[in-house]
Amino acid sequence: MQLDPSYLPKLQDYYARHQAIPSYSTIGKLWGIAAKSWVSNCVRHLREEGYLKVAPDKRLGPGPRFFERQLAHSPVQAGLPNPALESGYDLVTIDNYLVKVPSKTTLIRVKGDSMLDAGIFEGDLVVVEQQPAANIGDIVVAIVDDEFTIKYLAREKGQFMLRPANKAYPVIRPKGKLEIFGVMVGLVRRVGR
Amino acid sequence: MQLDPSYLPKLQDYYARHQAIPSYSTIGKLWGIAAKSWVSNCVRHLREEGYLKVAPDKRLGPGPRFFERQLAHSPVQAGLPNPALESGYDLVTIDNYLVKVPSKTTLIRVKGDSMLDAGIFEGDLVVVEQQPAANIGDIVVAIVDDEFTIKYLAREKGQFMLRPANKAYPVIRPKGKLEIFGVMVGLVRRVGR
DNA sequence: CTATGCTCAGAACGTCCGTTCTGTGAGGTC
DNA sequence: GACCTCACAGAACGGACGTTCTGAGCATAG
Repeated sequence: MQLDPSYLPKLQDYYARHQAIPSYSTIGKLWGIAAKSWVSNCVRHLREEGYLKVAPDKRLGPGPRFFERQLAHSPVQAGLPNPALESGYDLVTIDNYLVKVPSKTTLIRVKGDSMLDAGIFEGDLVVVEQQPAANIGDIVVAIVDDEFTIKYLAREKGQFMLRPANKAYPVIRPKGKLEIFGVMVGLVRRVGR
Repeated sequence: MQLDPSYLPKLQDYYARHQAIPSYSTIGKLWGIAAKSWVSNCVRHLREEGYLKVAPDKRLGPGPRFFERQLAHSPVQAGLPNPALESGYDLVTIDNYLVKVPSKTTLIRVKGDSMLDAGIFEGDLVVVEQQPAANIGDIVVAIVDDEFTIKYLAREKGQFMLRPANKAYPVIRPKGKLEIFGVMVGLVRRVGR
C-alpha cells in the first residue's frame, strides 16, 4: 500500500494547532475520506512507520518520527528556508526537548560567572531535575548557605566537593553533608531585549 | 473548590511521556480517583485555569499554561512541595521565554566551537529570528558557502565581517555582499542523555 | 443535634469510538 | 472479458467515552 503523501502533513498541522491527535472520524474529514475503515488502515501504516503511536489507553499520539523535518544541509532553498534542525527527532517544542519529568523540573537563574568555562553565563536559566544524588562530573545545583550554587560535583579523598568552572573561584568543600538540590539537564539563554 | 496540587504535575508527567492527555477513566487511575464524575469536575477547573483545553472534537489537550515551569529564586521555598503559588515563584514557559515570533523563529544546531567564548558549544541549539539585517555586535547566522555560520557581526572600514568568539578561528570577510539569515535571540542546550 | 458543603463513589445513559465485514467502482493484466 | 488488486464507502457492533444524577462519608458551622 502507498499512503497519500498529504496525509501526514495534514495531521501534523492539526497537531500543531491542538496538541492532540483527533479521532478516526475527524481524521477522515481532515483527509477527505468518509470511511473509518480506511482511516484505520492508513493510521496502522503510519504507526508501523513510526509517525504515530498509541498511549497506554489506546489513545493515538505522535510517534518518534512525527516531528521530523526536512533537514536543510544547505540553506539555499528558494527564499523560504525550512527549520534547519538536522534530524529534528525529539523536538516537539523546546520545552519537550529539555523537560523529561515536569513535576521534578525547575528553572534557576544563574548568578555570577563561576561556571563560565562550562558555557554557563550570568542570567542564563538552568534546567534542573530535582534529585538528592548525582554522579561525579555532573553539574549539580547544591544548597549552600541557603543559596543555590551551580557547580561540578567532584570527589576528593572520599569527600564530595563542588568545583567551579572558572579559575577565579575556589573549590567549595562542604562542612557537613552536601545538600544536592538536583542535577542540571539543560540550559536556556535569552540574548538581547 | 480547591484542587489537589498533585493532580496537575501527574498529568504533566503523563503528557511528557506520551504527548497525549488520556481519557477520564485513565486520569482517574492516575490521580487515584474512582469516580469519573469527580475527574470531570477537576478537569473543568483545570480548563478554567488555562491548564487544559478542548480540541474541536472535544478531545482534551494541554492549555496555554500547561507548560509553565517554576522559576525558583531561592532554595527556601523550593525544597518543599509548596502548593502556594505565591512566595517568590515565577512561572515561565520556556517556549514563550525564547520565541517571540514563531513564524520567523528557527532552531539551528551548532557545529564546531568557533563561538566557544560566547558560551555557544557544539551541539547547542541556537534560537534564530529570521531577518535580513542586524546590528553591529549582534550574534548573527549568516550563509557562507551554502552553510550556516554563527558569528558576531562586526564592521571594519565600512565593510561588514564575521568575527568568531574563539581565537583559533579566523575572521571571515565576505567577498560579495554578506547574506544574513537571522539574529540569535536565544540558546538551548541539553546536557546528558 | 441538625444543616450545609465538600470530596468522592457508583450507576445509568446516550453518544461516539475503533474494529470488522461486505460492497463498489476504477484501473490494470493477460 | 474474466480476474485481480487497490482505494475507498457504508453498515453493524460491542465497548469505551463523557455527562449527569444520586448518595455516602466526613468536616465544619450554628
